[in-house]
Amino acid sequence: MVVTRFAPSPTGYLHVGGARTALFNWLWARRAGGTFILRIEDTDQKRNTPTAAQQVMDDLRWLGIEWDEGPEAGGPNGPYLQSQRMDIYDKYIKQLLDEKKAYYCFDTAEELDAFRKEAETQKKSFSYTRPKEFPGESDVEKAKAQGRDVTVRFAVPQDVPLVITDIVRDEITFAASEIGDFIIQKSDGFPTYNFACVVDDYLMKITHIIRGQEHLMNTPGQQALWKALFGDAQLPKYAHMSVTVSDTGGKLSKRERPKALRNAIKTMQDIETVRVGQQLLLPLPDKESKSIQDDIKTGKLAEVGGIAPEELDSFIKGKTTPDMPAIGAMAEYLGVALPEINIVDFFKSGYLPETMVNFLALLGWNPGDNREIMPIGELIESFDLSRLSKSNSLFDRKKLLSFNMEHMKMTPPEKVLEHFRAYLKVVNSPVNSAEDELLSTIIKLCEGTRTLVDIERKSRFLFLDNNEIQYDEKAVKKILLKGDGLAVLAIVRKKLAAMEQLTEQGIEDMLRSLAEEKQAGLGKVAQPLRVAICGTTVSLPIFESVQMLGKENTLARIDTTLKKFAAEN
RNA sequence: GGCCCCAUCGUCUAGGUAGGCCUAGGACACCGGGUUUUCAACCCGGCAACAGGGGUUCGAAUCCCCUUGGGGCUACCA
Repeated sequence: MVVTRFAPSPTGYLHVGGARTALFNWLWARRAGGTFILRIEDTDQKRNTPTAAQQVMDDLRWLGIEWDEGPEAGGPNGPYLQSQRMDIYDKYIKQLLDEKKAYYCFDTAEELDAFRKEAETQKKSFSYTRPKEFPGESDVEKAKAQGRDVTVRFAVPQDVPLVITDIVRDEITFAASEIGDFIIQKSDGFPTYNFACVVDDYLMKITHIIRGQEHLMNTPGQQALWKALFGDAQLPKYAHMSVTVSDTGGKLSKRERPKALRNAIKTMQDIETVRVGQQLLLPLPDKESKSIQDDIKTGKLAEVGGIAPEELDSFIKGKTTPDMPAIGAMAEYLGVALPEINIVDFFKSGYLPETMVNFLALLGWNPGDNREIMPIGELIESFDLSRLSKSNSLFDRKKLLSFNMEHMKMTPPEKVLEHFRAYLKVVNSPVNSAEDELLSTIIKLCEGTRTLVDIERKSRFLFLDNNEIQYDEKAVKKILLKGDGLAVLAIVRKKLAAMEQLTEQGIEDMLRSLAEEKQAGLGKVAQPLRVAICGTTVSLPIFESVQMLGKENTLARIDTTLKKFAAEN
């Protein structure tokens, strides 16, 4: 029987690293017909946010990762929130204390800091100096009376080296002195991660612990703790996955989004400084104020992000970091594309969950042959811990994009429709007003497209009122104003008006013959029409576009376009 | 700084546990050409790697050592 678990701490949205960990554990449980448990590690009162657990669960469900036991699902090993298991941890802490395998500490943060600095100057790793005599309960009372914090440390057996066996890396040996006595109960009474997870893994009968390499150094301590607590009980098997690194170097982390925004703002400021110097400052499109400096000075940017101007200033200087929603809002306002880190980011960027699951699975694992694009069922069938790779993998967004295209092709249309609908709802798109049937048609017309974002962009014009069309400056210049675009458009308008009914075939015949007449490619006549009805050069195929928009709207938009730009020509 | 892990095309990787089947395979990206009503897609072709140095061996991408490089951890975070 295989039992795996995903044990996130609820500090925010599920990010790619966490999602991959969850996926590997889930895949392994499914492959073996075992149990997959979701356990919320909310032992840090400072970091937990009340909605985070819910967000994480939503994201897991979006990915299709369902847990057999855990919050909302229930199960025989509950509760599945560590904050609700305090009595259990207390019991085991007491047991260790009674057996003299753990001891009380009363150090202040400053004292510990000093110890660490001392170790550093001596070029040694810091390890807590164990007292010769363990303090008793009376000392605890005394310390408390003095207002000192009371913590409990585990006395790591110092006589033998700690050897761990890892599925990915085989045996790794650590000197016991390197591990040192670590805290298992914090001064607020909560257990630390290293303690709670050992207790829970035992009680929940976890057989395989699949987690990131960042936990490798925790493992010897956790195993020692396991032995102290549960004797010879069979240890779980460990598999430490390689870290996923970002293309900017280093571990892929949430910090990248603020970093990207900060860099973007700085770059904008720099460019602006140069432009101001050269008196070249032009209004940027789609923005009320004309410069980033103004946006900062007037407090506009801070307001968009819902933070104080001082906070923004401190952020730009690299001193502090506002929360994610603020970062997102400011980036959107400035038109800065942030790297996707959280699973919801990918959802908002128009990726399919099928893509994410497939791509995530290949981060540090592969089936051993040349297969890459795989549906979930195939992933489950092929997954094997023996094929986890040792070296770090880079999160390659370009490859992800191409994966998404493949999955758009192979995912059943009704499934894509479902995903598209969810996407439209979240981004509040006018396209959401379409009936399912129409949406399906649109999706079909977008075959070969990469993301749901593209489908929305291409079809958006159909659901806007005629007066809501926004003309892309570049498109207008290139297609309408340069050459005889407007003249051609006028002819097209006449011909369309003359047609009794706008059928796809009729439109095609008309445009093709006109192009032939002009001895030019179809683009010559189609593009002005496209810009007229969409405002941009990118849309659904033109014949269908016109036909779906209808004669009345098409003619109205052409007229508006003609009138608007005739003067400028 | 200390401890630990890792090292094949630009990127993800196959091959490494059974050394010869590897003049190193695939995918993404990139470059060239074709197709084309936009963006994509699609078709054809191309570029491109065993980090360096020592060993072991008849023979090493594959085993060993060193160097270099990258990463992780070093919390009363998980």
